[in-house]
Amino acid sequence: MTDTGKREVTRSDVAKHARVSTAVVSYVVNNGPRPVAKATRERVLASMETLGYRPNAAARALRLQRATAVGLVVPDVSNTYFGALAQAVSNRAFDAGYALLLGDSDNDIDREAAQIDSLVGRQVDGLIVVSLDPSTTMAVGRTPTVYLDRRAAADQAVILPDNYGGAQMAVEHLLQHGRKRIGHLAGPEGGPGADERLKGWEDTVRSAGQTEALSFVERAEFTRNGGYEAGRRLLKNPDRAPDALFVSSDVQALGLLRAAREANVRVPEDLAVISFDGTEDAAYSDPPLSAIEQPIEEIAAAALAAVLADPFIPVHERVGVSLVTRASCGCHSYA
Amino acid sequence: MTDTGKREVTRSDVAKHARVSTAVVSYVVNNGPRPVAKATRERVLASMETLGYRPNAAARALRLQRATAVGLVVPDVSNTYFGALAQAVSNRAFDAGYALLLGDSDNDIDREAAQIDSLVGRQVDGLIVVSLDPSTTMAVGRTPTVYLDRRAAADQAVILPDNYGGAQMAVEHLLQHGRKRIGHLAGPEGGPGADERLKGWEDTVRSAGQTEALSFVERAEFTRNGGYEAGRRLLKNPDRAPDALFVSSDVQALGLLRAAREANVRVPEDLAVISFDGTEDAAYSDPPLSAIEQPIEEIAAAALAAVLADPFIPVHERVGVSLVTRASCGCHSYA
DNA sequence: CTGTTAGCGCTTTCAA
DNA sequence: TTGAAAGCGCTAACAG
Repeated sequence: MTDTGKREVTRSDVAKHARVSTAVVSYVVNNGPRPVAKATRERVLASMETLGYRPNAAARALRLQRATAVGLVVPDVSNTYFGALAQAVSNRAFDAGYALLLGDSDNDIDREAAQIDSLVGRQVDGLIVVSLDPSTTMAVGRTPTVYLDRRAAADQAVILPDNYGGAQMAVEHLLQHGRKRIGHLAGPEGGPGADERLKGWEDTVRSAGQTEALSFVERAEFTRNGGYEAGRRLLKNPDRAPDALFVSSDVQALGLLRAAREANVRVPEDLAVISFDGTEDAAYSDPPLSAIEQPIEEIAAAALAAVLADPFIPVHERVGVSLVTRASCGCHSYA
Repeated sequence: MTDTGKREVTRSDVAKHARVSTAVVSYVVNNGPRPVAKATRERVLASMETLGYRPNAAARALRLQRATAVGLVVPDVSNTYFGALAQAVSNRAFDAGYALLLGDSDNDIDREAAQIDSLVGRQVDGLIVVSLDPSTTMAVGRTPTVYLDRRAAADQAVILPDNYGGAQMAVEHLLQHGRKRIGHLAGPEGGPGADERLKGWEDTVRSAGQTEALSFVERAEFTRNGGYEAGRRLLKNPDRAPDALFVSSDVQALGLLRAAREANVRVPEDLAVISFDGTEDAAYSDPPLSAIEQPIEEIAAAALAAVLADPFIPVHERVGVSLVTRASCGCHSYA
């Protein structure tokens, strides 16, 4: 509380005030590695309180060679999915005593590289990255890093949702609804999860014998506007349009829904829709979106655990996804 | 690129390799404060490259007493508005050479205090906080801090949108549409912007003589579900319901829209709606939301500038907001 | 149980 | 134009 004066109060001020050595202050602050007599500890605690002592994280980081912080790099925090991911990571990291350094790559591959470089230089103890282009190998040096996209190298850690299985699940569900022309609004080539979802859709549609449907595919950025534009292209020709769509993200689906409204295409009557992600965006759209839901908390927990594990083990993990049905696929009527 | 071996490579490795002193390496890295002969500089640069040198940010922070990082604390990054704010701050900070430490307070006042404390201890050069409860005074010590909510103390820096004016604008616009019972879906008491927006609505409605409308007010959290629940309460009684609503955030409006759909209340025909924030959420809802738009980029820029100004000057700034009309107020038809 | 002290990697003053 | 060296605040090995 007390907080006046020129310099920040350091551990030696506290030591002087409590009439102990700086080592003891350190032992008290860190609860170890040596025990401290109860009376002494209390005196130190009291001094810390009166002086308004706050440990200097930079000094600690320098000494320990670790910042007690983790870095997270995402393409776009304002995307609800990445926002929710950032929130989950931030909260878990904080509870574990780590700070979160956030890097937004702004959907730019060079920026992504620069962000990673900056975070590594800041001695983060771990790095979680949703990369725009997995084929690029960033220099992360010795920093334990886990990717939440598709990586190639065997020594890289990866945690991924079951993109392929989720796509399959979505398409199969649409088939059960009797849809005959199931198209796909895909993510950008190489984009996180995009290609696996595309493959899952393609294989499933193909093995259902819907070869005609294979032409109903459009790529778009993971944005509302991307989904809107792609949706317009997909629905342009009323005589030759899909009767169902698997959309590779919630935000894109929001855009598609707008395109459908403008084109007087009714969802789900004329066009059944299932998206991927299953964030709150899906639950509150009109109609509410059936979606393949990613277990964000689980992903965040696994990523953090992997990256902070000692010794670091390059995990290669798949997390399950689930289909949550709402109105957009035709399962539930609403309003 | 080269990056093998036990220890990270330090400036003295580079110095040895380039056969110069560590001081010179420092001058090269920082472009000063002393000049370096061209030949020498190039030799150093080459050594840095071959050794894969990366400056240690912790050491630098310790020496300089500043981390070259800024902290941002928000109640909930997964809220599109805060997500967009985080993105804007992150990108601007990065461009200025600063890292962003993100703290999500998870709508919890104690957590907020803990996050602030942690960031201050990490020697951030500045702190931007969207506080849940402005009446609490956090110990930010000497760290330049700017609040994006309503603060009391004169020596605290504040940057705010024109909440009152925006509310007034929204209500006046609804009045122009001939609405007679303009209610308000408000934010939580003390919540960022909430009370000023409420006041702006109240005063404007009152001076329009709509005393009956003053009872159409419900408070809710800044979440979709909060807006949904409050919307249900507001629309519960068809015989005595508002014919227009000023909603204190986009996310709440998304919830309200769902409540309206479920209650068969048509927007804008039966209920005209204008929300506050004007994020992408507003543009892609059904119907698209007319909204009082906050200039997020401007706020981010001003906050960063204030906090990194030297010497720190406790700014007290209002930024203007603007009404963007879409379908929900009745201005534009769509689909 | 507690004190002394070296040293983490960096910047910058002072000297050459 | 370059080198030597002090010291930022902290931890932990070592000595008592």
